[in-house]
Amino acid sequence: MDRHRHASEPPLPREDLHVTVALRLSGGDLRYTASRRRIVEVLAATVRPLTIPEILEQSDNLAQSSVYRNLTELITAGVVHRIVSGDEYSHFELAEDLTGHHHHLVCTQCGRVNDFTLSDEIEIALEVALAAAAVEQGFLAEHHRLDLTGRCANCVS
Amino acid sequence: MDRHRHASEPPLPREDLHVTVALRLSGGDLRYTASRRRIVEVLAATVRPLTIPEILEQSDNLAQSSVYRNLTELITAGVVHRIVSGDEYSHFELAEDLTGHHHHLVCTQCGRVNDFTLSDEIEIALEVALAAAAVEQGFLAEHHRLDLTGRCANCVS
DNA sequence: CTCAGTGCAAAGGATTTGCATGCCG
DNA sequence: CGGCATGCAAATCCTTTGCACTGAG
Repeated sequence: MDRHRHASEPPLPREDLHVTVALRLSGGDLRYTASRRRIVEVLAATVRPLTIPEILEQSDNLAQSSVYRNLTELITAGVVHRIVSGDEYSHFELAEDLTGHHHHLVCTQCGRVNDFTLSDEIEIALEVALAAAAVEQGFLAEHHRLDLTGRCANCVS
Repeated sequence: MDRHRHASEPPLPREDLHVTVALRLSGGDLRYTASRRRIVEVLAATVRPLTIPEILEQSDNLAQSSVYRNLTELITAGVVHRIVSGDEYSHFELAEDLTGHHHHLVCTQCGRVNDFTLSDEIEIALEVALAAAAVEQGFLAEHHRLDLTGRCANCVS
């Protein structure tokens, strides 16, 4: 529960983003190749977590396996976060400390995932309560994830 | 966000459980067979969500495909809830209105899932905040899910 | 008799992996 | 040159499905 940035904090400026990513990758003997840069740019340019097919659409000439592999590396390096919400494709987004802390609206009908934020008061109260619950069970908390499931504006029609 | 039971509410007594399950199944022309009863009893007897292999271990002579199929029916009938947390097996538990509202500690190392609850004050503040966020995006909220990811007492060792 | 439920085996589908090649440092 | 990165195809593995059979009403 460190590295958390709150809703009111601004996201990292674009130019700094690539420097940060490069740094985190180099820490694990990984290169910031054109493919990886492309994936990071696609993720940085969207307002919602994307699936592999969506990422592939916007990354010409990238093999599916390379995208999977690169996302795995980026996740290990702490740059990308994976969201699994059901049977369909996983969704991927930049790590919260790069974009700001937020939560997800998961549509149970079309699978789409959108972001939303809560006020700092609620977030802080929540963190306190969660920390207490974790300690009580000897659990070493890393992240919390708070999602709302239901139907998105499109699917409610 | 109806049918929610708060942490302080007691779970449904065992005898009522089966009546409730039978009722919900019959609403969809489904029978409360011995296999389904067995699955419900296994889920009712544990304090944490179980995977298919775990359920199979405790349900002699049940075919894997039957357990998958029955869980699907039970989910449709609103009796069971499915938790997908990663690449491994999904975890299954009784629906919250049968057991009480709670959250999950998900171990990123061994995949195990444990339950925990928050105080009613936090829960209510959260529901209010979430409802506001949902309305703002035209999202029709059904459930919220609040998980803590990290490493469980066993894996911290 | 009818039709839901079951077991077994095969199919499905997102994700991973093996291997040969390409390319940055 | 050495080793990471890539593309292609094949393999994995959880989950679903087809099909024939059983059993409750």
